[in-house]
Amino acid sequence: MASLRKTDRHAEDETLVETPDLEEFIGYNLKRAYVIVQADFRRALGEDGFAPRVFSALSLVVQYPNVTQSGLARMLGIERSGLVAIVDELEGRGLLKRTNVPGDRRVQALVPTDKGKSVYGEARAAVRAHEDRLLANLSVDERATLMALLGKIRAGEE
Amino acid sequence: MASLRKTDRHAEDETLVETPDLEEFIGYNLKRAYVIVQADFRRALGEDGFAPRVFSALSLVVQYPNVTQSGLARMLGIERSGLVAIVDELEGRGLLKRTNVPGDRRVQALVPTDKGKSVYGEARAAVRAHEDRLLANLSVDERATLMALLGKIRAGEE
DNA sequence: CATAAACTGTTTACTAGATTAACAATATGG
DNA sequence: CCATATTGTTAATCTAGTAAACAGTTTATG
Repeated sequence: MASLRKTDRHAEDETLVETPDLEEFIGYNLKRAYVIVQADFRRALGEDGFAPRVFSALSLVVQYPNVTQSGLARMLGIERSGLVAIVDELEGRGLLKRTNVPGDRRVQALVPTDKGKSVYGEARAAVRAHEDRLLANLSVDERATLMALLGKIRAGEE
Repeated sequence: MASLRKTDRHAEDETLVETPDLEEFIGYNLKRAYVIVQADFRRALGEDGFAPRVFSALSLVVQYPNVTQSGLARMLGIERSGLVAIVDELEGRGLLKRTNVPGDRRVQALVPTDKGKSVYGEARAAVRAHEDRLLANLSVDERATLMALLGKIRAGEE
């Protein structure tokens, strides 16, 4: 941790507090953990790899072909205006196509290309490798428990 | 969840995937959970309440009086340039003071004012109430387990 | 049928959070 | 003393995200 390599001339006070308030809060711990995971994700996927949200979008398009942008935004929990740039990037890379739907001329269904499917497969493997490496000190059970508890938080949303 | 109240004319595909890849990833679940908790934090603390990061900074200043800005930035895991605005806000609200340190004219130690200490006490109570309400469907044990698992992720950082 | 309401994708403007690089002032270690 | 490092700060930049408006289209209702 970064705070150990310092001169610590002001360490007098820092020993007075046994365990700081902040550590009691789920929100704080959640954020700190998320920052670490997200930074490692980007490191692992490299300079011109996917940003987390772009990876997520591609994942859903591959698994739900013909999803609309509105539907995808809903699944991702973001505004559809924010999704436009993500879909632009994926389409620009040739990983999906906007196609028009016979019955409804408003929507454009998102369809993964063959390249999109294979690139997604590789990216998914890279993400799995990143998480396996980063979370090596968690057992399989612990990972499952963590997932379940995070799911409980997510389930509380209306 | 938001996707249920829709017309669902495109639901054909959505039933094909048992459990989407994304749900397997810690990073994705972490992010979704964090967004929920953070949004509720802001809702709970109100329009002119603290942003999460400002609350965190105040918490540490109250518990580690005379901490320097560099030290505080290190504890929060952010750059010291990014801390300036946070300290400006807290000082502007009269919750802390920048004071100069006898031995070192570069640093300015951060000292909470009396108002800062009492306001922090109230804010902490509000944050605790927000988490207790939001996480009501987690038992005390589950909260402790979640905290421990998040701690394990944080511990893996170098 | 006509018309009001709602939905889709999009652009634009804006905000928050954060990083990097530079800087002057100051301190520390050969 | 001189090189190196640290502190707080500003300025420029980047990313992620929201909100509001819009034209085109569809659906619902009187």
